[in-house]
Amino acid sequence: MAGITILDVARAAGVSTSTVSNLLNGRTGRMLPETRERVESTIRDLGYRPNRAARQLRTGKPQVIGLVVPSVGNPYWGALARYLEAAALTEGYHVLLCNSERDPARERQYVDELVSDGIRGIVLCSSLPSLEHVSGLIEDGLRLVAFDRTAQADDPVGLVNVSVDNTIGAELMGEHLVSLGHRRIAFVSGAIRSVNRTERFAGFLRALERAGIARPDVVTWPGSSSADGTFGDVEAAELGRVAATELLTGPNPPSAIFAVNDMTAIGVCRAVRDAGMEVGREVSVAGFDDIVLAELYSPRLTTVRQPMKEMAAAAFRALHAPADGQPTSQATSLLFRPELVVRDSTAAPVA
Amino acid sequence: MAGITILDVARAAGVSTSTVSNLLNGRTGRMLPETRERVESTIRDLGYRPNRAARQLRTGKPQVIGLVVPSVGNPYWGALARYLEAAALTEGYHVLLCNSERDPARERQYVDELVSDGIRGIVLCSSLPSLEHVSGLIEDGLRLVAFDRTAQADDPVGLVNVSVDNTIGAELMGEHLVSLGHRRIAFVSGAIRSVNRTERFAGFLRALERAGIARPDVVTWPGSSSADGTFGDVEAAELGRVAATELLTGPNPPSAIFAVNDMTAIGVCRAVRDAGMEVGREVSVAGFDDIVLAELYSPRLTTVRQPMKEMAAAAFRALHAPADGQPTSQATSLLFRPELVVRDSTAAPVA
DNA sequence: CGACTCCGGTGTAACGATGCACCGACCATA
DNA sequence: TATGGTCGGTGCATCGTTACACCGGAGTCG
Repeated sequence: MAGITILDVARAAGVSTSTVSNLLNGRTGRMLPETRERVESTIRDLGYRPNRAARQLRTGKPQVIGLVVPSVGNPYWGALARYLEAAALTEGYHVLLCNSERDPARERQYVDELVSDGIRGIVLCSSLPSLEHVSGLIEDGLRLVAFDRTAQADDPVGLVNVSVDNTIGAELMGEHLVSLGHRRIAFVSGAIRSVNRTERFAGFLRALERAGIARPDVVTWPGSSSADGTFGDVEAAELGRVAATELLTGPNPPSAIFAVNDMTAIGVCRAVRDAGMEVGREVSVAGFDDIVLAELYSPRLTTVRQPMKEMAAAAFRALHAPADGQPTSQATSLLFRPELVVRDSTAAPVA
Repeated sequence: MAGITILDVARAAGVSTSTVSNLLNGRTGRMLPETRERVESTIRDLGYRPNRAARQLRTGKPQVIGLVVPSVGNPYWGALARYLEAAALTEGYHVLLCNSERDPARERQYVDELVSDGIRGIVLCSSLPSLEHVSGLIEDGLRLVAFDRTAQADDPVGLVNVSVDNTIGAELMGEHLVSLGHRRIAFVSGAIRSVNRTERFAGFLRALERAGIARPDVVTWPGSSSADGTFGDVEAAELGRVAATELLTGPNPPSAIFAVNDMTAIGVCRAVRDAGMEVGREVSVAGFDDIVLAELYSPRLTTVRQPMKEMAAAAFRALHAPADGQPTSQATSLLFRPELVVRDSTAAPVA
């Protein structure tokens, strides 16, 4: 149960607490190698671990980063949380988990709370298009990474965005569908308002235009917003189901449907089956994200993979990087390369 | 960005820091109502928030609980994390997230680390059958909740277990399958070693015995253990797939398969389809847990629901409950009532 | 009237780690 | 021999909060 302090170590090693502190903080040049080794072995023998609270009180910088996600119940965010925690662990950092439930007020409150708890690094997965409300905090020294979002014109200076290249990812999927022989392809999404949806749609259009294909059917959905206590995943799936039903029963149905994310794609698959057709034969369905479910679903979902592990690691590095660069650097985007993952839900059109 | 301390409040309200501290800690009887109101409004006006680090340094008790799960990437644990965080929030507590990746050493190390960081409450989702290694910590005052696990004979005193009643849940499912008319039913699980698997199997057997049905086929699988970097979910699904394939291609195949959890059930569904049969017609498949996927899967999975939200809230209460009861109370189990959720993956046998 | 007991506070020593400001010893240089 | 510059440390004030110890005044009791 610990209780063993830096003073105990200092006494046992026959040095002052300052020397132990110096060693702990990398100022090893200030002592004889022999002293250093003696202190190090004392630390090991005693099983000493510095008290984080005391350290934070003194330095103002806790060894903790904040993660604000809509809901870790969603496997996409769950995966981020998992990898981010793993990355943080390598540097001795811990992750404080916050679920905003897609409530902007709650999201803001969490950020404020984390900041006033002294936390200096936050990964924010915001549902808000603008992040202006945090610019003050960033100016005051907060390191803020916006995840799953690319840079915008009005971004606060100092913000770092980490995201997959949505445009290219969607373009890859567009090309894939075209190359399979599909000519009539629909895009299903909630309201195309958020940054990444816009980009995915744009990339998709680009691929089709290059192939000389007419502007596709586009079905979007207002998306009954926000925190009603459900996962929001179910909502996304329901959106896909409703939209696809409409498309398939309408005139001139598409032979392929590209959903804005995997959850929506799963809803689309349901609708296809409900309409008496088989996914991957009569109708091709594609998603985006490559969440765990994509591989487990039946049929296995063709999708665009986000390199989550690398993205999470990069997000942590951006928070943790020493602040020795110019404090007000350019707002940056870290874009990651998406990867097309072809599975069983897409195939050449039958007719 | 805070920077405003209890001293600022004290000065502005014309009292001593002690009085402010007394107010903050509920010792309101020690002051005039008028004083109290003055201090309270000063706190509001200044937007004062107590510094957690300083408070922890003084009291030794941080406003943080630890959550150790195999991986939040798994939707089951993700849901727990989500609800636990919500419960903690209501009391101003934060949740520190730790992924053990099913590595016992890592699990132990996390617990030690959290404890030596001063954390006094941990929800542990252990893959270990015995929790003896934490009994020392519990004696030293750690409040430890074991989630998804029921009490064992050699449990440390003071441990609180929170779990669904696995036996009854499995019994409900057994009854359901029997009542549909199934007579030959298989149980698919990884090695029946962990507590909850044992219970689920026992409950299932009980239902069959009561119905006068012979001991069912049982397929278990050694389960290639531990942390190979994958989610472990995929592994569970793969287990289901392999096991079901073996069952269905063998002699005298079952008409229904009960999987130990939803992930495994999903693998079973895949195998059924691969064998050219339809889930919910030729073969019924049932799971356990009712993770998000269960509802989204196709066909929608019949399963046993765990009341996650209530269980998470109870886990938090067990951690947070004042220690005024006898410090060494009986080891307790909080068992929750499971609920049978009948969806599309089970039906009466065809023949 | 003296001794007690409340009441409504206040003063202040911790909690454990940090890092600036020192300091003595030794060496080199002029 | 004075001067200055490392080297290898140490002393101690400090971070913000808590809670124990105390205190003056008013009321009560015998």
